[in-house]
Amino acid sequence: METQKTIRNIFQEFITKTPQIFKNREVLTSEFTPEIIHHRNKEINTIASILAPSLKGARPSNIFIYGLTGTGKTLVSKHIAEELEKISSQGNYPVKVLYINCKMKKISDTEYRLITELTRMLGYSLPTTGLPTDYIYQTFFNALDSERRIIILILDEIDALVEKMGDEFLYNLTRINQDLKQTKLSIIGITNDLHFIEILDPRVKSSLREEEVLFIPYNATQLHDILKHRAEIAFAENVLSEEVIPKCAALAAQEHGDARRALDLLRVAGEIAERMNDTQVTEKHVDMAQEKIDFDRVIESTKALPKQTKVVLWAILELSQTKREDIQTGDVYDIYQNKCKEIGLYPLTQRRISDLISELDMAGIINAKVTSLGRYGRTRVIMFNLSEPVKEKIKAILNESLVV
DNA sequence: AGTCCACAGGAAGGGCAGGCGA
DNA sequence: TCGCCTGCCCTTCCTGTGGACT
Repeated sequence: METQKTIRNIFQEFITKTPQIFKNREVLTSEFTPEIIHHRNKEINTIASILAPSLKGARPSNIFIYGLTGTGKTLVSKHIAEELEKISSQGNYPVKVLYINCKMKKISDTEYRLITELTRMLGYSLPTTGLPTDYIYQTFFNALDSERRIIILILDEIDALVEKMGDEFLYNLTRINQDLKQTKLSIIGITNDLHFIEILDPRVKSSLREEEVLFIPYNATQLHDILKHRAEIAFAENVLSEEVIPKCAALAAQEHGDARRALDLLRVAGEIAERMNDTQVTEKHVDMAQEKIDFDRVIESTKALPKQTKVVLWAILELSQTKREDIQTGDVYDIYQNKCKEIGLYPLTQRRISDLISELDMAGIINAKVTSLGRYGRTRVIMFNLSEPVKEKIKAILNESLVV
């Protein structure tokens, strides 16, 4: 019964002694949609006026939205979509909005899954695999047409999908209006890859790009303003010390004006202060938050790696601690093979390892750059420059999961 | 100027899992 | 149960390449 007492004590203590930092923590998460979106009036007006004709039964132009991460693209689109649905429900021309994030693993990261998911959103059930793609398309088409209204399809992070499987499906989607009889479809494509549009097939490009909206990054002043509004709702009175918001804004502005990053910094700083039983959130907590966010991200992605990739990372870690000069793909492969033998794992080919290394690079765990060493060939030069505590933690995770 | 290293990375295809209808 | 479909991971085979060395 000893433990129960302790737990109760912790909870009791939390209620009575912990100084209250947050009034409403949710406001600082990315799921939260604020009533007013600051510093995006121009973009909101543009998009809203493009979509407005749908209220009179006309199909609005397709819109292509681009801008870096944390510039409010998703927030603005969702916000406008909600308003549009609300207002149209009172009129004669109902509008339905389908929002889908194309990067959602196992839900919408392939053509089949995307179309299946969309069809499900329209209220039809389909198996996750097994059917021919044309059947899936047909079901989707029928579901769409039986809606008898204007449908606005928001494809967020559309670049992820096109990169993976080409722009064929976009071509199909943009042409679907020719065959629909009772429904009209408009597409809003969102991407944070500014060069994305260039790689598209010209036919797709022109139809997707009927209208274009660019979201430019927030500057430090705007970020400051956004944080201030949210902080007023999020934090208790007099909890934030003066320098906190400017600091968060400045740090996020350095990272191309990413508002999500700014909000994360502010929230995590508050959480740290809370856990340390401090009565105020200060600059010190922001610094700690900055470190913690990076730390957590790397650790979480390490844990989630498949076994083979873990062995590759293990090999890189090993090399980074023993070898002075640059780490190359070939070195990694040698160590990797030995480790596989040691733990009784079937080694993959170097071609595959090459891909796994670039996946680790994309996950931001390592830095790998293709470099020519002249006479000594062309290879990836791998750098593993994380802080020592992070390295230690990664090592522990790998050693734990790579036992015989 | 030419060679040649040590790979990068594209293309095609094999094999398996999960899931369908008949 | 079988035949068929898709996604996913992986192999095999291949061509391409920046720049130090000769």
